[in-house]
Amino acid sequence: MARRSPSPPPAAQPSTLAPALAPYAQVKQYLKEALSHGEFPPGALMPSEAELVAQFGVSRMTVNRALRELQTEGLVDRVQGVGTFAAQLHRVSSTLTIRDLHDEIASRGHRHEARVQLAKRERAPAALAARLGLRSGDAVFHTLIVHCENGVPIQCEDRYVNPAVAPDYLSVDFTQTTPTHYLLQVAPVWQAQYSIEAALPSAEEAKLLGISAAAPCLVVVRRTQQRDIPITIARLVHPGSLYMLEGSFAP
Amino acid sequence: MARRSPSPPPAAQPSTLAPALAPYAQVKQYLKEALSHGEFPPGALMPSEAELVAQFGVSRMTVNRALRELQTEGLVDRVQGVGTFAAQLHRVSSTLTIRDLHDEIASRGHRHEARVQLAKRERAPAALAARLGLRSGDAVFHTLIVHCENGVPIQCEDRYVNPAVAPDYLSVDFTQTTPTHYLLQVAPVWQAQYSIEAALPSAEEAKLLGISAAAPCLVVVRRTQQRDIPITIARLVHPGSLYMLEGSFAP
DNA sequence: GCACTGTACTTGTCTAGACAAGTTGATGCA
DNA sequence: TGCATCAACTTGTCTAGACAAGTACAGTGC
Repeated sequence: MARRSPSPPPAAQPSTLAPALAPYAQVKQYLKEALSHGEFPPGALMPSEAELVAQFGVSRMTVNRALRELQTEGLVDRVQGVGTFAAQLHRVSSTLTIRDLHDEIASRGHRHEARVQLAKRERAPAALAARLGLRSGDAVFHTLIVHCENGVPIQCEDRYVNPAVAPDYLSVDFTQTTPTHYLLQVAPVWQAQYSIEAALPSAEEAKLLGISAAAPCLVVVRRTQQRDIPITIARLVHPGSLYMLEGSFAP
Repeated sequence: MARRSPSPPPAAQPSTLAPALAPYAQVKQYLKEALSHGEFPPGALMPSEAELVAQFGVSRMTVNRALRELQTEGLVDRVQGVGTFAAQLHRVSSTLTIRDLHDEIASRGHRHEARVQLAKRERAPAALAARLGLRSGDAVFHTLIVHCENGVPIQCEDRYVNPAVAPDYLSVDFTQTTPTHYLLQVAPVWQAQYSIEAALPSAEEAKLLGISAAAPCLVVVRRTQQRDIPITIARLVHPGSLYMLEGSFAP
């Protein structure tokens, strides 16, 4: 098959200054740059492994690794028996990282303070029990903690915990550790679901956060599971004027 | 070095029912399950490549691929000269996918309708010009579109576009294509930044969305670039009661 | 005690070849 | 024309060995 040769074979010129990128990384970089220059529009057929082997003078495994990694990064689509194609998407969807609040505050060099408003054992109403994999009326742990950054309330954390997973949850000093950190120690999280929406705070939340009941808030509801066992459900309410999620995306 | 042997060597038993997972995938699955069972607590030293080679009777490249993929998935940390360790994190941060609105509505099987409120050429004030890499007073394209799902306003999209990147932007029929889709065609996006916050809508936005000016909204501001050239800045306002971002995470 | 060695281990990467499996298009046959 | 077959291509994966580079530790000499 006569394919195009998109550019002259890149002369391997390992500069003494640069630390000499590994061959597979060179192939990867070359293709990434070609893609970002629009050399391969979305859907276009890209060079085959054999062609890249000839171009770069490396073995097929090396080229294969470069292409495989580009595929997991979502930059190309590969079809066995057909070829490698420039990906369509990799921009329609991008990703956002949700970090632990304590780390986030610490990374800004600010002071984190937790005010424990409530920490007790309760009986789960039916709706909650179902979401935690329990029966109605079973015991659950309930904490309500206000997190402050440099003394300013920034998050109201209303959390229910499955006692089966973390029986000592209530004896933890949450002014020293965040519930998230503690739970991660006792139960490795292997699944998480969350939703993010804008809503008004409840009267209690408004009071705890020291904001007006009409102030819009960013509400994150996160549910985590350890294999199939629900661990915890948390409702995190942030004053909209003080908190925003940020993210970036680059291939 | 005498390391532990965490469990008896897994007997390779390719069931005739299952499509016989590839060897590298078997190693990967075995380690994943061991991790999820807490066999290797965070920070624990995991079996070396040589040990896994002996356990599974495969070549080192095969084991290496399994471990390398687990590393890119964030499940293990590898240190040259030292070993492979169960990762600490893989739960503190997780990712959220932001999808194109049209696709999202279509995937729900609903009808998407776009109402173009404004589409014209303007002069960029200084602040906007700076963010689009232009000079103050340069021309920018400005569109204001209300997106409806089954006739209900769900997003108010206020967008500025760099004319250098998409000179024909204003001649596009946005009742047929979304600006996002069009821009992706003319300019592959290679970087994006966004922020998500809760805020009140402006008076105009409230009117366009048919909501009260006191209703909390989820506001996404997204800026995209093509290599170093800014392409567009969009402010997407969603009624908090009608729109939420959702995501899940599993290793 | 202290600094320097060497050795044994680890991961990081590459090679040259092999076979499997999927797709595509041309060829030949009914 | 319609269909089966085959060759040529693609990616998917594995092997057995090799060398490099980083780390840890025991031993040596001062």
